[in-house]
Amino acid sequence: MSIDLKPSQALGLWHAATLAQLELVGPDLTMRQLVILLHIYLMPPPHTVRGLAARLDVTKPVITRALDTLGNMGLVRRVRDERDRRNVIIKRTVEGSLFVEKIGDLIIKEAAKLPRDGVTG
Amino acid sequence: MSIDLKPSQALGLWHAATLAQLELVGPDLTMRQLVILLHIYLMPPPHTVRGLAARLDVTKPVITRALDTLGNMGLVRRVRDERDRRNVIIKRTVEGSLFVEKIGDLIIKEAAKLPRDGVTG
DNA sequence: GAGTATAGGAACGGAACCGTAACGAATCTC
DNA sequence: GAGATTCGTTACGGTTCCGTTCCTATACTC
Repeated sequence: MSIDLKPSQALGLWHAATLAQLELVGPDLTMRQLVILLHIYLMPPPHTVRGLAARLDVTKPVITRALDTLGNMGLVRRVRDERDRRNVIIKRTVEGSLFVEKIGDLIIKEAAKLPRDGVTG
Repeated sequence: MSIDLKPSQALGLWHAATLAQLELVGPDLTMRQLVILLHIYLMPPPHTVRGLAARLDVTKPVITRALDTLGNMGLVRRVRDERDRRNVIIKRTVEGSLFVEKIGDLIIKEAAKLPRDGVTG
């Protein structure tokens, strides 16, 4: 059917994975920035500032600033849309892919560590 | 044996749950604050500032400030330890319990929504 | 009981984020 | 092609967080 978690598992996973993630990325990545990063890497392109802002229900400057930060970290890349030069297309980078992959591994590892009580998948 | 997630599932869950959580709590809760909150509610008491700081590998002022914020939200409560009055014991609150429970529900809901491809639990 | 050690918090300067508003550049409209 | 619209960005004032340092209160040591 689907992944059926018990409350203790869900919260335990969340706690462990968030903690591990903090150690990985440091406190310098906001939850919003993280969501934006994941969105860019998990959802089908193309991604624009306006689209991200609408999808994540935040204002455009929030996206712009997040892209500044993520861009400085080398995790995303901005490219001007040549078909409509008002737009900016946000592209993925190799470094960003590796980073997101690392986060995934981290969650998987924490999930594997969970006590199996209550697994009813 | 344990909860075995595929990368796409792990990241998808993370993305969706973080997004849902942002909508629930607003941007006013740092990842650190969230980890501290979860730690208080998931780990066996008693919790002290020093203990939390050591466990989460941050400085004491970080904990103090987080407790200020969480306390103002009514999610935790400080009580002076009467046996060693230098210590502060961090106690849970009804409001905090409900809040953490809500986060758990949210993660469970997002997990249930995941495509089941790759479940090998 | 004087001196040391420990726990938690306050103060400080610096950095980042937030929301609102205003801006320049590019495109659309008629 | 003049005017309105859209896109992303910058600017601004305010708030919050951060790390370091210092401080007070309490407890331990001899």
